[in-house]
Amino acid sequence: MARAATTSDVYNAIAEPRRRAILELLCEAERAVNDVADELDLDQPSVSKHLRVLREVDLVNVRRDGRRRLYSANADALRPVHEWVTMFERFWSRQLDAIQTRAEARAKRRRRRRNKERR
Amino acid sequence: MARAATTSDVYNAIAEPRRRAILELLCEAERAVNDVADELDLDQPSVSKHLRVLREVDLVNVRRDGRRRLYSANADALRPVHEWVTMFERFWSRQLDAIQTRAEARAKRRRRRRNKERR
DNA sequence: TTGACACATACCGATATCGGAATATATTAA
DNA sequence: TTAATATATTCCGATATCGGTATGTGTCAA
Repeated sequence: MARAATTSDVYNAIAEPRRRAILELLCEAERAVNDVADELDLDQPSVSKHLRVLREVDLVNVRRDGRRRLYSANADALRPVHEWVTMFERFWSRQLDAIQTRAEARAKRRRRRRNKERR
Repeated sequence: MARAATTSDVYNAIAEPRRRAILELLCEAERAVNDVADELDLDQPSVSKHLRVLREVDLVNVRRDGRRRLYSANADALRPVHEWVTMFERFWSRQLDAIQTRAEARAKRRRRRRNKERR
């Protein structure tokens, strides 16, 4: 056996940087193949092939519009990856941690709110 | 050019399911190579090779202990992946969403707290 | 109907993978 | 020193990738 197919898994599909770039683009708004190619400076066959991989793992949806095909991101398919990576959150080093920072921001907001209510 | 090296990226490194399994194991506690092999039912050379990939992308640390080598996970290296995937959180469908649920739990706690303060 | 446009697919070459088996290296124990 | 243990590395074959180029398919417009 060789390396797993890129289409075997969301993990394998997003291992390719251009496919990640395509996904970032497509979650803003749906786009035609050539628009993606132009915006990312790739050639059309390459984009078509990457989109095929993304479609096979359900990371994008397609819709026909005349002679064009409009692709959009299906962010839901990334949730398993998010969940897997999140398992490790509690093992991250705490200093200058984004979570920590966000938690502090929340606490600050809470304090402010309480002070306001007290006055 | 062919597919990117597995060692070129954390994304490529974690695309392989056995490497993810190894990481899950190593974040609990450091382990020797053969222990990993036993627990995951893999053979030793395979584990050594996977660990080499994980080490090259800084996902694990090694420590010598006599004739053994104790590997441990470096969860921090997963943070870029977490951040990238989290970008898509706001595009997830909202119904039965874990985030939603957690947000609601937070809101409930806040309400309870406020009520307590009011009494 | 023909031509232009948008996109998908097929083919090629170079490359890196992964599993498996064999072997090399390093450390401890006898 | 020698044997045993723990781990790393090397070699092999089969396979799938990715970029590039060429070509196929389908749709609209004149």
